[in-house]
Amino acid sequence: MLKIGDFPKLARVSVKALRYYDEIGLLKPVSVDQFTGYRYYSTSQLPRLTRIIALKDMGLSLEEIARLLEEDVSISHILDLLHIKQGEIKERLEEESLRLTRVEEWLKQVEKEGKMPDYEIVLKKAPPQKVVSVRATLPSYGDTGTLFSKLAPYIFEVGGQMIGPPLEIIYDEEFKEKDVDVEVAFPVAANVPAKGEFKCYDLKGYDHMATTVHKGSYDTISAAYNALMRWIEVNGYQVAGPSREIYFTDPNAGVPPSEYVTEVQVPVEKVKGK
Amino acid sequence: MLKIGDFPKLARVSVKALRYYDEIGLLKPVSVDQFTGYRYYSTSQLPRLTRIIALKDMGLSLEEIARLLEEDVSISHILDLLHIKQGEIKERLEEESLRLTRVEEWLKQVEKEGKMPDYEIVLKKAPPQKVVSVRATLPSYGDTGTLFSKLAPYIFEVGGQMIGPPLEIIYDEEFKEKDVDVEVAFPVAANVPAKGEFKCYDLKGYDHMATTVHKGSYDTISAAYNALMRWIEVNGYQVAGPSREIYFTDPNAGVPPSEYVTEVQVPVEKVKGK
DNA sequence: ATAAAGCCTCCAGTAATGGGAGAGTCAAGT
DNA sequence: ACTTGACTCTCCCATTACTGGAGGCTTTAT
Repeated sequence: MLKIGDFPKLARVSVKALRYYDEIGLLKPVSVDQFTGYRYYSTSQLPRLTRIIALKDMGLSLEEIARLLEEDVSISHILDLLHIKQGEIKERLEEESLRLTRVEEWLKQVEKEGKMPDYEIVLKKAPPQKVVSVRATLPSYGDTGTLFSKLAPYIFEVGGQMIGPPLEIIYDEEFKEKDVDVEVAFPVAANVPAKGEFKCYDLKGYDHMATTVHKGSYDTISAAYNALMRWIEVNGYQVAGPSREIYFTDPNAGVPPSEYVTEVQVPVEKVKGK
Repeated sequence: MLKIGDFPKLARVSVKALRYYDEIGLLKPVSVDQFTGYRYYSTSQLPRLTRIIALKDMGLSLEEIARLLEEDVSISHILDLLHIKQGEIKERLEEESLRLTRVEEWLKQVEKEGKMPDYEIVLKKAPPQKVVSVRATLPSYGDTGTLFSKLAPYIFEVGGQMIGPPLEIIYDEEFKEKDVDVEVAFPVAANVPAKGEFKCYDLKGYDHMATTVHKGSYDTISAAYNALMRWIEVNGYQVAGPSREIYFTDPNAGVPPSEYVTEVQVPVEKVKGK
């Protein structure tokens, strides 16, 4: 008979762990002194214990181990569980290596720029949404304000209900200083009559949008695009449609431009042939 | 101003998580209604939130993130933390791939043999220990009993104090049926006079011993050796000394041979040139 | 006989939430 | 003005596989 403290000498377990295994019924001592409560084990329990440890080292939970060590467990059951575990481990491996690349990417940037990266890129889904919009070719980006100030009153006039922040869709494939082709839109709850240049339709959704949040004046928003484009290239994506900007800050709210918050979205797809 | 439920629409985060971040001071709402307790956030907190999520995705704990987002944290501090994280992730990657090979090895065995493996192999350290022993060439393994029955009374006679189960060291490099060169030993607490064939010395320790536990009659112990040798080959080790057997069961205790428990140990070293 | 070491139970804590109870609040529609 | 339904609040419990510690017996060694 062994006392609980003898086991740690034979296998890589702690006394605390053994007490816990007793509690959950995974490995019960062969006898327990009914007066002192002392647990007594037998060397013949050593194989079971080493098996428990081996399975634990494979990443199985104690509950799963308990199930596997039941007397009447079938082979196919064991194989099933192991296959599932195999899948889980592979998943975790991928997750970790993704993590590693993310950390290394950050590390590179911090080392190069001497500060924290300004933009975090998030891949998200953009569901389709009903919008009221107006599209036009404007002399410059600074003029989109005029579109908004035409669009908003129109929506109000026809009783449309805005259900989200306004957005802008930039159709130019390359960056242009002048004569920019943009669409300005408001998400709305229900259809609204179109009139002249004002359209109402279901704005296309995308499964993969690379997005980032820009804080500050619109003048500096190209930095957000730079960060996005870099991310897209590094991660093996390519641009798959016109980009969007979502304006979380109402310019009439008296907030200084340095506090403006804008989300920039670029639809992307994995580069094939790689 | 955003209510707590508006944030999950902008970032991949749950309401519960936001409340927790508030509690631990990682991301506090810009205002809290002092009567209703409602939390109100601002879109300008979005960059901080996305940064939190980005760092979380890299495997940093919330506490580490909080430290990184302090105002006055230095670049070298950031770099240090990231380097540490990088190391941790690499470690975990290795751990997981070790796990994967273990699971796959099991899977192979279970598929081939239609049952759970009989032996778990554990790599452990064997510290040097003082022993009293007798070495002899015996006609067969069945005769080691005679050595024990000479050795035990001698130790008793000279007042030696046994501090562990008896062991046997097998010196033959290859398996032999007859004329086996074995040493039988008892760990003792302190030096004991040697006499004739009875020696007392410090038995060599090994840093790496591949070990397994055999339950059953000694007749079937070769299965344990087979399992060990297979493991040694599969895992890129080679035998580095004479193997040992440790007898946990006292044959005089009235236990049937099918319940005998023996640990088999083989010193190993990594195969070089690979 | 005494001291040291070992054992017992019970409690608290871990990391980052998720689930749910019970109660209060808000916004929209009648 | 009222009702409904969607939100929100706090508080508590649960998760995993233990570790650490307090306070109190029991065993072993000297």
